[in-house]
Amino acid sequence: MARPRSFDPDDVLEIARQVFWQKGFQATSLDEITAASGIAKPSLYAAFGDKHALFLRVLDRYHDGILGWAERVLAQPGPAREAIRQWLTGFIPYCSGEKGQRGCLSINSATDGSLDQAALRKSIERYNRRLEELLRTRLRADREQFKKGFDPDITAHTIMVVHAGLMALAHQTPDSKQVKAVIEQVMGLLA
Amino acid sequence: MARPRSFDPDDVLEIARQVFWQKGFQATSLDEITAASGIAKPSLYAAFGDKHALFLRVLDRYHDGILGWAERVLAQPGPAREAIRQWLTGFIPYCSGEKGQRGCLSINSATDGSLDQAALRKSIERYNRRLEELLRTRLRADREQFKKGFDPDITAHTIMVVHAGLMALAHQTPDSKQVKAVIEQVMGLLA
DNA sequence: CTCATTCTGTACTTATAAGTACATAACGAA
DNA sequence: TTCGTTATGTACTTATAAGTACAGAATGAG
Repeated sequence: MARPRSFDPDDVLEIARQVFWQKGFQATSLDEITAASGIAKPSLYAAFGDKHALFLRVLDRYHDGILGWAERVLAQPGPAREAIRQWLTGFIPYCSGEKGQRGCLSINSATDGSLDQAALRKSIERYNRRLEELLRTRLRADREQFKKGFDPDITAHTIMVVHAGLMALAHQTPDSKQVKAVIEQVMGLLA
Repeated sequence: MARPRSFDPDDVLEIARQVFWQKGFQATSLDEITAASGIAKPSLYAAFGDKHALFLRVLDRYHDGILGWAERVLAQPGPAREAIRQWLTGFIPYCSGEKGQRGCLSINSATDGSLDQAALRKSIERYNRRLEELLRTRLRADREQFKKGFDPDITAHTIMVVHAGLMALAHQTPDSKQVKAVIEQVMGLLA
């Protein structure tokens, strides 16, 4: 009964994610997003609200993508050790080489001083909490696969720290072999 | 033979560091720095050049401060294990609680899409390289304190990753006890 | 076919912030 | 004291980018 939208919002979110991820929230102007997507500003504003809201949508989408993947990988049968190794290894393409240079959208955003801190923190905290929950749940469930005294809660958090460190250092474009070596060494904590 | 400068450049760098650290490079306007320091813009430009140059001075100062401290701590006599534990523990006040919220100026800047990437990367790479060198040198020197098969090079890099991870997750204001627990667990790699 | 409704694109307003022109002030040398 | 030199402060220019007004286009209902 009225003119239909000429684009798929999800496509635009995908494009916006690429642009924001490459340049950061502040350094990205809406004009760059209109240029990349072909959608004019009024349409973006009508569909997503202002720049902050658009970014939060993009960030949530990013978080959900990683969470969905983590859920699948960490639910796989077999030893917990292998599931976690595979989870960590899966990040290698994103934290080494040229592609790693952009780092992690979530970690990058955490430092962006011009974002609405309340909403941003909430989104990032939720993401980190869920990720750590997935790790913790798996480690707790398979607790008896590890040696006496193994603490699944602390270990889950340590793995989160290692993950964050790898993504934070990704901006230096480290070699994938080096990242692999770090992961293998950290696997030593899962014994 | 001419009018002397009315301020100590180092004082201004110190103030600028606080402001930049709190809000990030882009989100900080020069007006905020003039407000915080009491120095008018033309004086800042005369003394430091433009905003980028000022920030790079601030960042180098930040790096040098941490490097100097790391050098002292990691050169201390006794077991390498203890030196490294002390080094990591020293970061706890900066990566937990309220003060931790601002994170690490170096890591934060790495994601700032509007900085001159070439100069910035150079500064950060130098910092990380030197820090890792200090760790590696100490671990190599005291190699025989660890068990057979210990790899000082990979271990030094892993410690860098853990350090970066702690600073990256600092924005969530974790509890210092939790950070301490992670450090203790990671110390398990130094055996 | 026509109308109500919602989307689209051009072109605008407005705010913010980087960088600077210029007049003036403070100093040391002679 | 006077002059050359360099710093300071006010007030400006200018560029960029967020957000919007408005006229016109596209649809389904009746």
